[in-house]
Amino acid sequence: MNKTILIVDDEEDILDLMDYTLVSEGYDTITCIDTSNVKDILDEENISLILMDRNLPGVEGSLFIESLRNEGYSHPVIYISAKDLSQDIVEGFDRGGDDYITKPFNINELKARVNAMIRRTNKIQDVIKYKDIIYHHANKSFSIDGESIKLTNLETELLLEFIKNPNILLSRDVLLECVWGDTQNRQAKTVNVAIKRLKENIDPKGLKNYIQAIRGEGYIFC
Amino acid sequence: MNKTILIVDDEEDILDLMDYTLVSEGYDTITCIDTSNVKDILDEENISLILMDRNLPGVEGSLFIESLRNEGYSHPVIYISAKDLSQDIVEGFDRGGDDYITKPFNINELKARVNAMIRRTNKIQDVIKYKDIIYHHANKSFSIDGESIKLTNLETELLLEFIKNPNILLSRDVLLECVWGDTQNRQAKTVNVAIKRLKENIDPKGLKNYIQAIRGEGYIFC
DNA sequence: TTTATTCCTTGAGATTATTTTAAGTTTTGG
DNA sequence: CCAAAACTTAAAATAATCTCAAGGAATAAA
Repeated sequence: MNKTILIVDDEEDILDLMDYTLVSEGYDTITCIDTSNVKDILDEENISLILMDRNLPGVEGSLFIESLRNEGYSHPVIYISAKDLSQDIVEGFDRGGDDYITKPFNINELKARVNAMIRRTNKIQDVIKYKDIIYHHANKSFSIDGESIKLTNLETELLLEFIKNPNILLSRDVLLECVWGDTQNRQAKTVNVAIKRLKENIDPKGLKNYIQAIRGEGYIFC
Repeated sequence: MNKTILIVDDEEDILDLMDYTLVSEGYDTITCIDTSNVKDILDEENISLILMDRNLPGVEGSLFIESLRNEGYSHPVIYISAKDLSQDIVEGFDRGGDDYITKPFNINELKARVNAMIRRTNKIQDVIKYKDIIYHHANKSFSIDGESIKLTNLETELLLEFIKNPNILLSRDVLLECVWGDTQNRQAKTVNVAIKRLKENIDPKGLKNYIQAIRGEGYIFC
């Protein structure tokens, strides 16, 4: 999914230029010509970065950022401003900004700074994906088709083993070894029951057939 | 505990200026005149930020950063460089930098950019918000739905840890480490009881389910 | 410093969730 | 159609978490 950048600037041609540039860099954008809707947007959309002009009608940009910070909004902010004195820049940072680009700006530097900020603050979530199943490392959870599903520990380990080895036949013994860590004190039938429960959880309606039994051999995930 | 900044520059007077400035801002500093010891320092010290000159004897600064990134070092980097062409700046970011200050620099802007980077990468904020829970750094207090709630020190630290890491699974060990600062002399059960009390305080009626136990793993805040 | 109060840790038992076992049922391939 | 394998179900066993209460530690008040 694309990262979304909120751009706030009242100069239409500059707004368009930034919009065009960032869209062609692969970002989604939302543009505003003043700050009136910004909070609503931050509440409703998943914004990864704010580009903020300072000379706006009504509220001054950096003061608006300061008010956001005081309300707990912690989104990264890059100012895009014609105010280029050192004291202006310092003021912008003091009020809660993360970077400061002075107008007129070089378009490539804008791209570079935006990319760097996104890279730093939106560290790509650690995920493992197979088809429509995604495993989120952060909370050790799976989601299927965007819906997060609740699995027990054992089920999670089991599905993880399958998702790491798609299209590969896994015998009951191998699964006991990898998932249970113990081939001795458990019988192979234990796997059957665990797989049944896993199937129910990842595919309640039995439509997708993720896991197939191979008679006499084991199971295969595809 | 103070944040430590690693400064790499071969021009001694500039190095001294930066060192002096940052120390008087309350940071600890380590200075290098070339890159030869940098990796060792990053391995051994807890470095919060790297200030990196580009024109160094031997390796070019941004190429060195690139090599760090390729080895998995993810420390924040601000270049301090006389190379001030747009293409130089873009190059610096592309090679893994997070900010770029051109020489000669205004000392206050240096301070501001360093502070902003430390603030961002350490999630230091005056106000932290997640859903209807707001934390005010000024008085170390939480309010929920506008109602301020009274928590003990431990409970505050605990909730802070959760609110800084929403939707992320935190194991009892991690929590003991971050909140109690001690995994050795305390048992995991301590966490259970502390969380019980925290739950009671932030959600007396048990309606909101902020903190969920993940069996065998830990707790998750959402 | 002493006393009072609040807070934190621990152990034990209750509760709840998960996993295994076991037994019956269905499916599969020859 | 038969035997072996897989599936289903439910009860028993196990394991993790929650709750409570006691005692100790830390803090504030006198």
